[in-house]
Parts: sequence; C-alpha cells; structure tokens
Amino acid sequence: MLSVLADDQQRESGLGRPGGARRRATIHDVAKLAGVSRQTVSRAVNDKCEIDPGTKERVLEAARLLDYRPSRFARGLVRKGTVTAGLVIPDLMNPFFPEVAAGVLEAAELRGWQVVVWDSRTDEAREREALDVLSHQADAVVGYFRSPDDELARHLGGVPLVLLERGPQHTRFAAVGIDAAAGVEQGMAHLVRAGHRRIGMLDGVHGPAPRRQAFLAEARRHGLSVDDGWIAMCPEHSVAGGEEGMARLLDARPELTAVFGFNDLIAVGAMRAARRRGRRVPEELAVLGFDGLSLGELVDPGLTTLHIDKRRLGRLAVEQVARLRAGEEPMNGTDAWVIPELVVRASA
Amino acid sequence: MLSVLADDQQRESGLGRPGGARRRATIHDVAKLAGVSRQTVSRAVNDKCEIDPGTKERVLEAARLLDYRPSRFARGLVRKGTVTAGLVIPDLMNPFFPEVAAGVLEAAELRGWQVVVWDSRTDEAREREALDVLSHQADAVVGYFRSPDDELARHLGGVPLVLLERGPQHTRFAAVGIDAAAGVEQGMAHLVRAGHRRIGMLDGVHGPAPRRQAFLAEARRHGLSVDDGWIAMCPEHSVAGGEEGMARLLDARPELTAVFGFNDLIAVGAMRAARRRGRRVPEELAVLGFDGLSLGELVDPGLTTLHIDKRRLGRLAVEQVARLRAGEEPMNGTDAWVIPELVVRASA
DNA sequence: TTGTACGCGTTATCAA
DNA sequence: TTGATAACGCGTACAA
Repeated sequence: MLSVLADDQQRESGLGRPGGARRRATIHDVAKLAGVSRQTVSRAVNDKCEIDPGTKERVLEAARLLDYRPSRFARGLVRKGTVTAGLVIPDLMNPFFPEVAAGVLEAAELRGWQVVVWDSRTDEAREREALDVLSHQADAVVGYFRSPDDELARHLGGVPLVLLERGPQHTRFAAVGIDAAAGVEQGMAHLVRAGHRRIGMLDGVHGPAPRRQAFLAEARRHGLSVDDGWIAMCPEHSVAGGEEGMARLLDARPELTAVFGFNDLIAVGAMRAARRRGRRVPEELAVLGFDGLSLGELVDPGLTTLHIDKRRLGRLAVEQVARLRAGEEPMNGTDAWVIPELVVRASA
Repeated sequence: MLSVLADDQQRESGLGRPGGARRRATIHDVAKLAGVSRQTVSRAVNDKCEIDPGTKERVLEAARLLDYRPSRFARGLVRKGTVTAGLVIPDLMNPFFPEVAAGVLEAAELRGWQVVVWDSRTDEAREREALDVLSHQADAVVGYFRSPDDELARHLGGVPLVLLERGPQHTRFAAVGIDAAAGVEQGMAHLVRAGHRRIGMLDGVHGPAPRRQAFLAEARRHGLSVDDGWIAMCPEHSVAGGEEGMARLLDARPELTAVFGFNDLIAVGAMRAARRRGRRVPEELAVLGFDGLSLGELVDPGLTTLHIDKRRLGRLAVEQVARLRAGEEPMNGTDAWVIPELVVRASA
C-alpha cells in the first residue's frame, strides 16, 4: 500500500514536468482522485448497475479531469473476443481494390471484426513489412501477395493467411480467386463470334499467370494462329501501362483486329493508344477488358468487359478467415471462386 | 518441412476433440512443453541473443507444435508504442476517398502507426457505430463525419479526432480541409472568362455547404443573375446522382449554358445527362468538375475540374493527429487547407 | 545461459 | 454499494 503511494507520488512529479508528454492516466489515477477503488472506477466507466449514482458521477468527473481512457491492451487481455484482421492491398488507385476492400470491411463488420489496412504498392519488400507487422498485430491476414509461399510463411509466424486471387494449385494457403479461365473463355468466344482471328493480349507484369495461359489455350482451341508474340507486357496495371503495352503490341502486330486487356484500366489505355494511332474502336480494333469497373461505362465507347463481383470476393475472403479460425477446412474449388460475367458494351 | 507436417497433424487431432475451439497456447504452455522457463521462451521467440542455439530450437519447435503466438494485448501492455488510428471513410466507391486513404496510410506507416478503416457509407448511424468501436480500439480517429460536434463528442469518449473537410469555423475539433472558396473562385472565373452568364450548380446532399455558398457568392460578384433556383440537389455523390440532378436542373433552367458540379462524379453524370438530352458538351453546355479524379482524363470530352491533392489531405490529417497526441496546437487556417487547382480540359 | 519475481492496466470473483 | 485480491499473458531487471 505504502509502496503504491510512493509510486504514485513519483508519477505525479513526473506529471508536472514542463515540456514532456505526460503519461496517460490509468484507472488507478482516477480511483485515487475520486477517492474510490479501481473496481468502482471500472464499474462507473463501463456503465455497470451496481454503483451509487452519486459516486458514479464523481468518478466520471475525475476520469474527465484526467482525460482517462481505458487501455485497450489491458482490456483485451482480460476480455477476449476482439478480432483484428489485416488487409493487404496492392494498389489503392486501381478502383478494383477499394471495392474488394469494401467487401472485406462489410463482412468483417458483420462479424464484429476490425480491419487494419496496408497498401503494399505491389512491392514485395513492402509485402514483407506488412506481414512482419500484421503477424504481430492481427489475428489473421488477407490480401494480395506476389511473394512465394515460403517467403510468406517466414514472415507470417503462424498467423492464418488467406490469399486473394491465387488458385489453390498455386499455394498451400487458403485462397479465394477468380475463375480466370471461365472469364477468358467467354471473352474469346465473344471476339471469335464477332469474326476476329488476329487477337492480341495485353498482359500485366506480376499479374496472375492464369489469364495469359487461358488466353493462349483459348486461342489454340479456336484455331487462331496466336502465340506469345501476340502478348505484350504492360509495365503497370494502369491506364498508362495499357497505353504503353498497346503501343508496343501495335508495333509488333499491326495486323491486330482485337485485343484482350489484362484488366479494365489496361484496356482503357489500349483504347486510347489505339485511337492515338488512328485506329477507330471498335470498328478497326475491338477492345475487351477484365474486371468490370464502373469506369468502363463512362468511357467512350463503353468498355466490353468481364465483370467480377469484387465485393463478393472480399466477403468470401473473410469467410475463409472465419473457417481457418474455427479450425474448419477452408472452402475449395468453385465455392471460393468468383466467376466473371461478360458485359457487352460498345468497345468489342 | 517435417515440422510443418507435424503442425498440421496436431491441428487435425485438435480438430477431432469434441469440446470445440480450444484455448490458445500461452507462453506458459510452450515453456512447459519445452521444459524451460517462460523467460527462455520469450528469448527464443523474440530472437534475443542470450540463449543456447539448441534450447532455442527446442523452444521454437514446441511453439510451432502448439501454434503459439504471443498475445498482442499482453505485449502491448508491457511494450508501449503501438499506435492505432481509426479512419472513417464515407464511400469507398468514390475514387476520391481511396486516394485520401492512401495519403493517410502513407503518413501513418511513416510513423509506424496502424490504421483501422471503417466505411460509414455516409450514414450517421454508422458513423456513430464506428466511433463507438474506434473510441475503444484506436488512439485517435480521423475521418469524414456528418454528425454535429456534440454527437461526435458523445461517442468519442475523449479520443482525439481530426475531421476531414470541415472548416475550423464549423467545428471545435481539429480539422483539415479544402479551400472550397478558392476553388470555386477559379472555376467561376474560368467559366465567366469563357463568356458564360447562365451558370448552374449541381450540389450534393449532405455535402459541405461552403461550395454552394462560394458558388452563390461568386455568381453575385460576377454580376450573374443566378440564385438558389440555379442549384439542383443530387441525391447521391455519384455519376447516377449527377445524372438525376442534371435532369432536374435542365428542366428548371433550360437556358443554362454551363454547370458547376459538386464533384467529378456528379460532373460526369451531368455530361451524360446533358448529352442524352441532345446537348453537346462543351459546345452547348460547359461542365466543370471538382476533385480532379483521374477518371476525368478518361471521359470524352476530358473533364475540366478543380484538382485537389487528395493524398496530401490524408497526410495532413495524420499530421494533425500527431500534434494532438503530442499535446501541441493543431494546425489552423491555410496550413491545414488544401487549395484546389484548375485543370482545363475539353469539357469547359 | 537460465530462472525468479514483479509490473503493465483492466476486469471478475468474492467477501465486507 | 463497495473494496481487496486474483487472474489475464508477456517483458525485463536481477539473481543464480
């Protein structure tokens, strides 16, 4: 008891020190000021009923005076149940990802979870930093990662991870993804149906390989004489990246009549680059996107694209996390896959 | 490799236990299993040097077996310094806000802070819920709020708050904002310079009033015979909302030759609605936006707009939080204001 | 190199 | 209605 008092007096003197940021008040400080026990303070602050209205008011007044706020750590220690998920997003400027994030936030809120967000900017080093932090501060992580499984595991320290847009064959972690093959199939069928035979693709660097592979497979299936030479890499998944890739593709394959974009931003860039070179869209060059951003309705001509339910993707990811946490088997196959849906507008 | 297998098997067997979810392993459990003291476990897990490599390996193996992860609460309790900020965003589908969020995330990361994000969907009830949670789980909150100061304070419980886009005259909290008047002044000058006299405005519901007020003030200053009747409300801050508002405005004021949008999304909606009514943009109707979304470069004609440095807005907000936390006076006036900059494209 | 003992801030249990 | 005491899980002097 005495030692506690001495301790407090020491604190007090530290408090008065001018210029230094002073220590945050604890429940103990409030108790002392109000002349009650810590327990009573706890009751007052947490709105318990077993407390005299008068003392409660006195305690709250003291708390206000000291700017007291309960420590979330001490509270979390004793009250189980606060769940925090980490969300790692590669590019907040691409409207695709905020929409996925919205799905994650929505599902997390429904479960009473919190979400701390990191922007990795498609940088592997930043991915690792994010994991280093989140593995300590979050109960689970979901996000987009380029790093291989082993690298992820190394920075994960056993925290459950749900990968976005990685097929189960490409990772040993739980994942939710997009059925790229189904999407590309619809898209290619649409182009071929319209009479196109000389179809190129604008691939994204560090993008999931399935889209490229599906493109080549579909081209073969339709008997097109299309190979790697018909695929141009875009340096980034943006409109500018699409413009750059398209310029290169048009140089390499001027006979091109249609182009399949890795995503909508790239496709929009392709439209712009094509037009800058004097090619009319869609009359002289058809452009097909992938994502279904609302941006696609706004450009002229409207972008034909494979629409993805991005919010659902986010919600599914949260559901996977929940399964992992419950010790259940994560969803697999089509349950964890979102199927793209062709939306035909004017561009193709 | 072997250890991973063992780990999985352990999970499997734990799964079979009919009792349900078992308690998470603590440092104590690991110590017991490894036959050492908790202290040694701590050293092994935290990579301290004063430990024998052999015992360290044994401890880590035990930790892996039990799927042990240190409690972030217990850790936070003893190791001070983890700062968590709450970020409340009204609409993740509007590209404006992800960009602000990117600025917040960027600045927060630089300081080693984490950010937990909430999507309030411009709903006051959801704002309050967000505050109720964040006031317990975050060390400070920044965000967009429609609720009045008193309401915010009630749900804040003393947590520092930084308001986004509220002038200091409209709140007693710290804030960072946009100099709407300066923006509107540039925009109106541009339109008047181009010969427009019959200028309307598409205002957003629950949007900051300054834009509307500045619009009316500038109209007066330029001697335009423009009043409230020239302002149409958009039911939401989206393209669709802009279309709806524009339709109403054209009904009310068919003689309109230019329109000022509350934001870029609304302006784009206005362009679409105008064209649907057979008005060519910009020849028969000039359209001016506010925000400077990259979307504006993509539409046709390109959107003339008042560009805002959204990332900077986010960074400033974090800086305000830092000042609040340090007990300093928050920035005030122009230091905490972002000034819009006119970007002329084809639409006006 | 390893272990003991204590403190971190809060809530829960039980006794007064 | 109130208060003493014991967890909660972890880090860290300090002692062994």
